[in-house]
This record gives sequence, structure tokens and C-alpha cells, in this order.
Amino acid sequence: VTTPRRARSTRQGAAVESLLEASSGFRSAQDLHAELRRRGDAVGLTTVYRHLQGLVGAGTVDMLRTTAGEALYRQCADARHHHHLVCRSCGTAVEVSGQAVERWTGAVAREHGFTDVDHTIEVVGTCRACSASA
Amino acid sequence: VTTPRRARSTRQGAAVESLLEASSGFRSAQDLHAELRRRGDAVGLTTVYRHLQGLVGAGTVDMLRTTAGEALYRQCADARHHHHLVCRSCGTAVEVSGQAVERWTGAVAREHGFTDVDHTIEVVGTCRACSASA
DNA sequence: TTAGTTGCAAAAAGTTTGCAGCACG
DNA sequence: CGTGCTGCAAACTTTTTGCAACTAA
Repeated sequence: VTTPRRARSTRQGAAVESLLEASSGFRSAQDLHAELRRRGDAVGLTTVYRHLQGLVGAGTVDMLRTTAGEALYRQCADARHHHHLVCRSCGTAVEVSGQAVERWTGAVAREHGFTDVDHTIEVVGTCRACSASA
Repeated sequence: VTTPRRARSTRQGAAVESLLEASSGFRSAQDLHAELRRRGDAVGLTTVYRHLQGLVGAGTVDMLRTTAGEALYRQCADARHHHHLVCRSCGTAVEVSGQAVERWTGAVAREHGFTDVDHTIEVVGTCRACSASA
């Protein structure tokens, strides 16, 4: 699978990107595909996956894995390093960042002799709106 | 799938548990299954999965997902809340904990109106031994 | 024109389930 | 003895790949 020298703009690619842009939380590929189909702007599932891969590679989109093993994608509003606060009920995600954690991970790693450290932090809870409607 | 009223002790269950106990890092079900088979103490892959599920449910074992979508299991040395510092090369995992992160996640959640907060933190890097042998 | 893109069908990969037989207590 | 446990084969789920037709530039 050679990376194309240049990318071409297509209806399908635009559809995937714009739907992701219009979404607020994390969404699965299957979910995105279903919505595109529902709204009549159909795109093959394969193509949805291919565009998502490209976007993740380009750093435009974040990907994470559910405990259930499903991949979720989300447009990054902020290109800088950040983490997510996800609502377990409605899926809304807030991007958060903080020196505190960054410092902590660095310190812990150093303490144990680890280098080239990278980290993933996901905080899940129930957002205000969902706990109100519960 | 009804949960058995009581558990029975079997050769297979013991094999899975003891191998996990003897392992230091995170291991996949397939990996554990292969090693059991290799050492002649064969157990069906299905059974390995079933025991791992049980152990995770009992809180004796930690499970996490690779970015690639594979589930990894590890015996918890420490039953208290903790996180992992995993070596990306050899898989060795160190259990770490710290007030700093706990406080940070709590603060961030509160700040955004989230409740019932839970979090996952995985720090991956290259351990001393691996960076030395590289 | 021509290389990148699409999407169907089929393959992978990992995990779960149906079921008949085995074994602990 | 009886209820769990086992493991094979088959089903499932999510994601990837082969390939021929299609299309933006």
C-alpha cells in the first residue's frame, strides 16, 4: 500500500471529514458509515475506514479503543497534545490538558529508567447534562 | 451465561493462573495459550479466554487493549488502584501510582461538571534494559 | 490520459458460543 | 451422581485487502 504522492478530493472523502467535523464526541467507523448512509450521502464502509486511517495518520483525528475492542474516532479541535474527558452516557468529549499530568508521567518514567515515553489518558464520567436527565 | 455458584479447581485453571503469575508484563490470550501448549501443559484457547474473563471479573487480573485491538492481561501485584508503565519493546510492566494524577483527573472532571469519574492511564516507553541493548 | 479512489466480496484477526463429553466434589 | 468445566468447530465482530471499474486533474 504505497502512500499516494498527492491526494485527490472526492465526494466520499469530504463526506467523512465533514461528518466528523460536525460530530462532537467519539464515533465508531460503523456509526459514521451508518449515518452517512441514512442521510443518503452513502459511502462504502471500506472507504470510511480508509479515510479515517488517513486522517489519524495525518494527526487530524484522534483514535482510541473501547474496552470492547471497537475503535473510536474524533476530530481534534486542538492539534497540541491533549487528553479526553468523555461522557460515558452521551459520548460527548472535552479536550483537556494540564501540566500536572505531563509532569507526573515524565517523573514516573524517569524514576524507573524509562525513555521515549508516551502516554494515553482517558477520563470517563457522566457529564452534567446526562446526570441531570438521569 | 450464568455465573457458576461456586468455582471448581482444575488443571487448566491452575495452568492459566500460574503462568500469569510467573509472567512479568502484559500478555495476550493467544500468547499465553501458545506458551502453555509449547510447554506441554496444553489448554484449549477457549478455556484460556474463559479463565481470563473470570479473573478480570474477579479483579485479580488487569486487562487493557492495544492500539491494534488486541487484549492484554496481567496479574495485579497490587490490588489497590494503580496504573502501568509498560515497555514498548519487551512488554515488562511496572505498576505505578501517584496522588498527583488522581488529583488532576478529579480536578479536571469537577471543572467540567463530570461526576462518577473513572480513568485509564497507560504510560509506554522503553525500559532501561531495552534501551541498553538497542 | 492516468494515477489515485471506490466499493464489493472475501480474507483476516481476535474473541465468543453451541454442544457433547469429561471430571471434580 | 450432578453440576461445572473443557475444547472443538463454527459463529461473530471489527477491520483489512484483492481487484476491476471509476473519476478527478
